Amino acid sequence: MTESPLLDAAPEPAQDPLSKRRLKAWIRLLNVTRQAENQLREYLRVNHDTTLPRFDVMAALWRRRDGLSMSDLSRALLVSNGNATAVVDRLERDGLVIRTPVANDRRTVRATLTDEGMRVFEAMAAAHEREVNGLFAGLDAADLEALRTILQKASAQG
Amino acid sequence: MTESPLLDAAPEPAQDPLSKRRLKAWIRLLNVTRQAENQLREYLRVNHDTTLPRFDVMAALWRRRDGLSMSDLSRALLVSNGNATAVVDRLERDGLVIRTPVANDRRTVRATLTDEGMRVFEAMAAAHEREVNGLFAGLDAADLEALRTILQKASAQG
DNA sequence: GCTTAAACTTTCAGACTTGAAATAACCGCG
DNA sequence: CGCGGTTATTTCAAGTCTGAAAGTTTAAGC
Repeated sequence: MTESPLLDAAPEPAQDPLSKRRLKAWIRLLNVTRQAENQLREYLRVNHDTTLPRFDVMAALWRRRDGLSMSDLSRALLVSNGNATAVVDRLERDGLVIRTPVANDRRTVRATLTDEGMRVFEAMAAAHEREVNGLFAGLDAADLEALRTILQKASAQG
Repeated sequence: MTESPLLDAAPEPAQDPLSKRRLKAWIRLLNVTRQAENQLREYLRVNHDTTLPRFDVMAALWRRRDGLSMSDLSRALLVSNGNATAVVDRLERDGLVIRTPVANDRRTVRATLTDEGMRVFEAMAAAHEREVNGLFAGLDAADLEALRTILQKASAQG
């Protein structure tokens, strides 16, 4: 395990006695997430010749078979509009995604998986789930429930 | 809160009954992390005219006043060597970091914060901690301790 | 000494990402 | 109808990031 990089980084007044511990928790959260992301990225690259952002977009579109607008897509993935445009551009060039105009609103386009995109994603999804399952094999049902609660409390602040 | 994009994405045999729940937990973890990263990025951009990767590098170097080799730096931040080179290049151009050769090993360079880099980082660090503290204000001491344990168990697999 | 493997850094192409600006289309209201 | 504000998407410059390749230096074995 690597060291936390940005700790003890403030000669602060320590108004909140939990402040330092929250900072430590954030750093740990970030490290665990990055480590898992790196493993999944490696897995997708070696076994499916694709990338994490492509997988994420395809997963979002798979989930909603009727498609998503570009804005809804970028909101779902927590990335910028420009980013969604770029990734979908490449997926569309590769025949995995298609943009179609939307009736009644000529501003909007709907991105959907093509049949091939569907096949390709479904071929990856089960293996991806196994990979994630392996990464977090150390967590039992109680851990998962506790984590769920904690993450919910954490994101409640926004 | 946005929807989980890649759920139910496998018509799998469900060998491990926890598999789906681990996948859900991973998606939630990713969403919380990205949301917090986006907020911190925004904060650093607006209030300190800098970026998350720059902050991360400076934090790592601040923590080790004697500096880090480029390899150690990239390992600490969980990024590639090429990435570390690029970010340090820009920080060095801006006078916040300096590379110095290492005695006895002419392959290695040591990256350290300059005096100005030190000042600039310390000016950001306290505010950054307050920002993180605010983001996770919903977590009390027990939550933080539970989270610590869970993340430790999760990263034990690696 | 010589040769081979390993470690360290940089370079490079291509992909990803942001934030701002530019277009275009919708909507409410006077 | 026309105006002004909002929403949707793309474009763009600059930065971030990866993985592979290249170059340099060190270490280890013979």
